[in-house]
Amino acid sequence: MPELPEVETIARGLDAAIRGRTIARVDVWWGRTVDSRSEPIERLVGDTIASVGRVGKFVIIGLTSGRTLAVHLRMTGRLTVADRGTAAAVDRKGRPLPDLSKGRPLREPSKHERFALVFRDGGRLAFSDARKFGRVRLIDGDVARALDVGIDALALGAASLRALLARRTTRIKTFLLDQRRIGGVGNIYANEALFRARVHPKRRAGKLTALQRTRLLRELRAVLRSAIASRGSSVDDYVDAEGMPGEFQKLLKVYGRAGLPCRRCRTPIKRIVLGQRGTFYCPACQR
DNA sequence: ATCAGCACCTGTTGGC
DNA sequence: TGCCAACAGGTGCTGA
Repeated sequence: MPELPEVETIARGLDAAIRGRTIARVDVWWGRTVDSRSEPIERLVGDTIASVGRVGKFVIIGLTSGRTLAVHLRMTGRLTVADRGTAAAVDRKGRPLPDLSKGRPLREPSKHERFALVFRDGGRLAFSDARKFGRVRLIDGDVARALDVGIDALALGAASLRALLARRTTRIKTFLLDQRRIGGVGNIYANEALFRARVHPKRRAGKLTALQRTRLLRELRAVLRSAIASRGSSVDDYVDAEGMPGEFQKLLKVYGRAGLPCRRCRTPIKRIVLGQRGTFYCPACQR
């Protein structure tokens, strides 16, 4: 599932690939991919990509008109660029997708493509999403307000974290996943940060000691930065804008390792469900 | 206001 | 081997 490091990797790749291109056509193959709160999506036609960035887990495509196309990949969404005459994108098994730049496709060009921007130069940005959970939303105005995402996990400071946690009774793991408080942290990195900080996922957010807060902040930033350096984690089927998987899944310490020995102390990693999400931790290391 | 629980989806997995 | 139910999960919405 794309979280902050994966979205950051995709955004950087897209910025290099599509900045300056002008939209000639928009293809919508699955209507609900366009968020119900979106401005009319056909307003994209004629607009030009100014830059691509990230807010929380949203890929933010800034346009020269001042509008913004926000894309949320949810679990299985992917954004890939195909240039005229090249087939940059590959499918889940690594096979190249057909080159669709020569002529108009009559139907969705690959099985899971839901949405695409077709550029005047013949290239296209395709949004594919097997489970149809991902959304695109054209925003005219204040992006931060529209998306309701809290402070970015990489911009979080000690004082902010302390204030956010104060008196909160929710579990720290659940808290980390609340995008309205902190933006960008998903299930994988919440598990990993808590393991590295040696904080038990069920601990009440407001009950962390000062030392635990310090460790959590340090380890959250460290794991996110390391994952960006590895171009993200390809646990399920994530690929970046060039269709390449990440490498960080090899460095995960608890996520997906239920029953396997803790890398610190050899105690079997435990899996529980918190807030209806798989939660992995070492019962010996994390307090 | 806050929070738990379900709906949204379909490819993959595990059990029989 | 083949079939099918259960499962995975981020967020929006609903109802408590």
